[in-house]
Amino acid sequence: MNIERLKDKIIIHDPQDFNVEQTLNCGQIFRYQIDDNHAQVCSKDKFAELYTYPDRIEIISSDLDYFYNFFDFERDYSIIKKELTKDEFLFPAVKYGYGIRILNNDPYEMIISFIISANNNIGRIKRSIEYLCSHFGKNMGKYFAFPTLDELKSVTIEDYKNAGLGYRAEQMYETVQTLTIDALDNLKSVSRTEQLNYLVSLKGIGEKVANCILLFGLGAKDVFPVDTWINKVYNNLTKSNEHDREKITRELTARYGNLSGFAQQYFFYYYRENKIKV
DNA sequence: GCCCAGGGATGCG
DNA sequence: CGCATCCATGGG
Repeated sequence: MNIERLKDKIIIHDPQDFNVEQTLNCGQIFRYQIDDNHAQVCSKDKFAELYTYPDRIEIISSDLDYFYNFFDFERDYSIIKKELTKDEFLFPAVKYGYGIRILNNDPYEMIISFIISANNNIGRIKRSIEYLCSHFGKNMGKYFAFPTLDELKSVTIEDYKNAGLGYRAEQMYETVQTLTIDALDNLKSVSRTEQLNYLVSLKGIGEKVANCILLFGLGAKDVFPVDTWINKVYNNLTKSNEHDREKITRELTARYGNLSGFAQQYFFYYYRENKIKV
C-alpha cells in the first residue's frame, strides 16, 4: 500500500490496509453514506468524498490534512494485522476485515454519538444523529455540520425525543448542559484515569460507552469496549455463557494488550456482518 | 406479540 | 458491594 498525498486529493495505491466499506461499516462512525464505489463522510463541520477503484482509493476534501489524520494514515496497519493474525481467535476476523482502520474522530462528537448508541441499533443511531445535524447543525450546502456544543445547549428534551432518543433524551440534555468547552479541551491532555472518571461522571455514559469515546475520539488503543456483539464473541470463543461485561473487558484487554482496540473492531465487524450467534 | 440493538441508571438487599 | 429491573423505539 502506497499513500500519495497530492494538493487536491489523497490517493491510496494498492490498498491492502484500507477498505472504505469495512472502515465505515464497522460501527465507529454514523455520519456517512455509501453507494457503489462512492462514499461521503462527515466529521465535525468537515466533509470528504471517497472513490474506490480496482487499483486505488481517492479521497477528496477541502481539508485533506484533517482527513489524512482522520483515516489514521500515519499508522502501518500491516504490522498490527501481522501480530493479531497470530491469535487463533482473531485470525478469521482480521482476514475478513483486512481493510478496517480506526478513525481519529472528534471526542465531543463521539460523546454525543455514543450516548445515543446505548442499547440501540446502528440504523436508529444514524437516523437520530442525522436528525440532530439537520435540525441543529449548520447547513454547509451538500451536508450539515455536527451541531456545536453551543448549538446543543439550547436543544430541549422534547427535541431529543423527536430525534428518536427515547429515554436517553433526559440523559443527553443533562450531559449537554454539564459539558463545557474547557472540560472538553482539558480531556485531551489529562491522564487516562482522569479521562475515564470524567466520562463516566456524565449522564448516559458507562464503561462501554466511555471506552468507545476513548478508542474512537481520544486515540486510546488499549481499550476493549464490550457490547452485545463482543459478549457473543466471548461466549463463542470460550464456550461459556458469561454476562459479566467487566470480567469480559478485563480478560480481553489482558489478552490483546495495547492492540485491544484493533482486535475489538475486527471481532465486532466479523461477528456482526456475518450475524454470528452464540 | 416477542426479541434484539455498539448499555446505563436506579433501587433494593 | 452485587444484583435485578426498568427504560423508548423500530426492525426482524
